Amino acid sequence: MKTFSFKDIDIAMIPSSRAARHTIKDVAVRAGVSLATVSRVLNGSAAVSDATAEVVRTAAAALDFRPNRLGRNLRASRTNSIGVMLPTLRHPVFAECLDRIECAARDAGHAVTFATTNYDPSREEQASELLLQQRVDGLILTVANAAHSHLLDKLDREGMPYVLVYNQLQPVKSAKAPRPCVSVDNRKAAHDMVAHLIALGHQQIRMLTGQFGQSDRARLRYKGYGDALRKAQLPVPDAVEFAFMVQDTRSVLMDVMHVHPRPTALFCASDQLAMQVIRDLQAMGLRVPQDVSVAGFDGVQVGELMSPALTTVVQPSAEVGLCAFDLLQRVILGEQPRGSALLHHTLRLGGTVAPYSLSTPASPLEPALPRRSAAPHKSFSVAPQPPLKGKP
Amino acid sequence: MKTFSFKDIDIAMIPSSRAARHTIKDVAVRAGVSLATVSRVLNGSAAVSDATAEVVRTAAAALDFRPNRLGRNLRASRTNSIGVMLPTLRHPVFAECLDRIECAARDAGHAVTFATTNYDPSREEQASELLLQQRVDGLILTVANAAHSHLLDKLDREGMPYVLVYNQLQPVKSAKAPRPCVSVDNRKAAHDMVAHLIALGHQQIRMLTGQFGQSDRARLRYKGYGDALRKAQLPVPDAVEFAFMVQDTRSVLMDVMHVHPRPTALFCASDQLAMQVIRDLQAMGLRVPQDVSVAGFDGVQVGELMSPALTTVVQPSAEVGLCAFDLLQRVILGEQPRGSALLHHTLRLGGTVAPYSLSTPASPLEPALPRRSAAPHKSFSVAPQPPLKGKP
DNA sequence: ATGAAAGCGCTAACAT
DNA sequence: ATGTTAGCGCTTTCAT
Repeated sequence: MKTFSFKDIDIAMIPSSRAARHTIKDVAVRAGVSLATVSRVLNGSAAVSDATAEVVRTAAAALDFRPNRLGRNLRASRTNSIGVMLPTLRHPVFAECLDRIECAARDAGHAVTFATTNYDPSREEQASELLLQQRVDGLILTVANAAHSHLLDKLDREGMPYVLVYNQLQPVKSAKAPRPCVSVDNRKAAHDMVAHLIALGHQQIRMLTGQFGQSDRARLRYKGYGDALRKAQLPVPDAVEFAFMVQDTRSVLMDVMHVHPRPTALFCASDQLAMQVIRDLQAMGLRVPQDVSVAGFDGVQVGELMSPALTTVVQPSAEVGLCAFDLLQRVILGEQPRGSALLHHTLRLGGTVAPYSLSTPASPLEPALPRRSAAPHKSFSVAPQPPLKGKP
Repeated sequence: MKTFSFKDIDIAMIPSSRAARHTIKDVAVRAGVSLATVSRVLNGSAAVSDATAEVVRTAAAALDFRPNRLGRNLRASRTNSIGVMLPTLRHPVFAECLDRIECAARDAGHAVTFATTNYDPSREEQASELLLQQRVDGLILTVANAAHSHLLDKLDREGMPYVLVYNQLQPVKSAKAPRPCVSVDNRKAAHDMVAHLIALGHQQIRMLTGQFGQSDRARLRYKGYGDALRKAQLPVPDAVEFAFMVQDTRSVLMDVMHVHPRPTALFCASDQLAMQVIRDLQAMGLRVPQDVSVAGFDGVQVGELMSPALTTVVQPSAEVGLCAFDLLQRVILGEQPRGSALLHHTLRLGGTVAPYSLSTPASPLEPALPRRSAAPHKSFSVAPQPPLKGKP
């Protein structure tokens, strides 16, 4: 029995209010066919005669029909949506990566639900739970501590498809399949940059980094730094660690630059840090690259706009995103391409690094600012590790 | 009749495969109560005795129960999720805004589904359709052309709650309620910066911008530029328009800087453009700010890291995001706070702008070696700004 | 305070 | 080629 439905009243009586959408049933009625036929036409899931297909499409168009994915997803227990969980978007590397992921996903008809974690494992837990309740088909994520992550354990336990980005896991000896991740080879990349500095004649090279606790990447980069120094038979100084998001690196730089022999090159674990350091060195009266060379890591676009342009290791962030999505698709489909994808890094040679031979002899430091008290930083070194064996 | 369910087999037999989750029904059975009771406990939607509530919670925990939002959403026709649609994340302003939106949304228990449009109206259409099919509760978006947008018309027609960000609509005289949007007062902000340049003695000020066709914001900023010049009884030159994302601005700058009298200050409609221009001016042998002052617009963080630091208009992107989310919540709840929220802008005075009196007399343009600017600088923000207009 | 039952909109067997 | 029907997991009347 067809009655005067509430929906009709609603539309008619409350014009500018939120109108209930038409359903597949409305289309079926208008087209004079069954629900199933409408579904088939809309999804191309089975053969339908051209004539009826046309009728259905006309009816759908006339009603401004918009399929309700909630119904479809519930029924199919597949949502055609993925979750992306990254530490922050204030870092261009992650922003660019998400940008690319979303592009790829949309091209494939997938929605992207997004969450930030701010490097906080408890937020990782909370955010992922929301995504899982939404029944995303898979997850692309960066975790704070990939080696010991409850979240990853949980995902593995539940068989939830995921791909790590930027995290770079060492192949584990255990029987378990390696976790799929997409990144550059941080160790090799750092090695390449430091080797470049050495080739330019630098012998006193310090590494500056955010806190190791924050990221496996930072530790790998330090290892690469050590690799290059050892290969050149140079001693390996401790890394200089900066607290998260310090605004002013000067007090620490004072210490770093006051030792003898003074560093002639600084290798920073991120572009952000490198740019801060360059600014603060200049404020201290040191010229870059004449007095000291500075190299970064990430390859953010703005580095090219500085003058001199920042010398840095370029990570292909967009490519990381694209590759992660493709990989995730495969995992969702049941393949087990579990293993690391190591993408190519490149060195972008700007003007912040100069050959040592061109450097002026070390001049005394004349502090532009009153010397500050002991810096809130600490140094420690990372034990040497066996060489990385990755399979790109 | 309770039969041996397929789910049980699945879990038991295929250990590491994707296990079907338990449902509310499983919890009910285990707790020995009805589905309704479980639902009530989990949502606190009705009074349940403490004893049974406890039993239910225990059962849920034991089963690792995770509610399926698909079911809930379908039933409630409310998803507790919002859609965000922005041109790109390669622009830090949008990235930061999304970052903040997501934070606010998660705090409120809302999921964020995200899409980019690349300033392309057809992609706006496509992306929004996907979000609408997902039945997001509301939309936060930036459109290419806010004054003539089919998409916005459609959203209005359907009564879909939305809030515009960065788009700044002029109050329309027509009876229709104004569209809710959150932005800075672009015209006033541009005026303030140009007035600042004038106050420093500059009389020859050109404005450089991306294509007007791309954005209502660019047009408003040009108006503000004109306002300031007219107020000082100066002529108002045309804006210099750059094609989208040009890599090298030198050829255009050649023309701009070769006229007589030569511009002593350049006001750029974005920081990205300003930084490019500064780099290219230096490549042309012109010093910033000694030979020409350059100001930007946006307030991206990296501007502070350049030396000299970029003088710019700071938009509070995070605040824009937060404010937009709050506003959207209200619209979703049925309020009609439709109207613009204009957020405070500030001027960040870096070293790329100098008083005209300090400028060296215009020297002939002769390509010299890229030279380093020596001027130390400081960065601070201008405190008081005109009061917030509109009804946030 | 608790339970039974009716769907939300859709897809996928299974019929015809 | 098309129709019928049984749910997907959940909330929410309406009874009790």
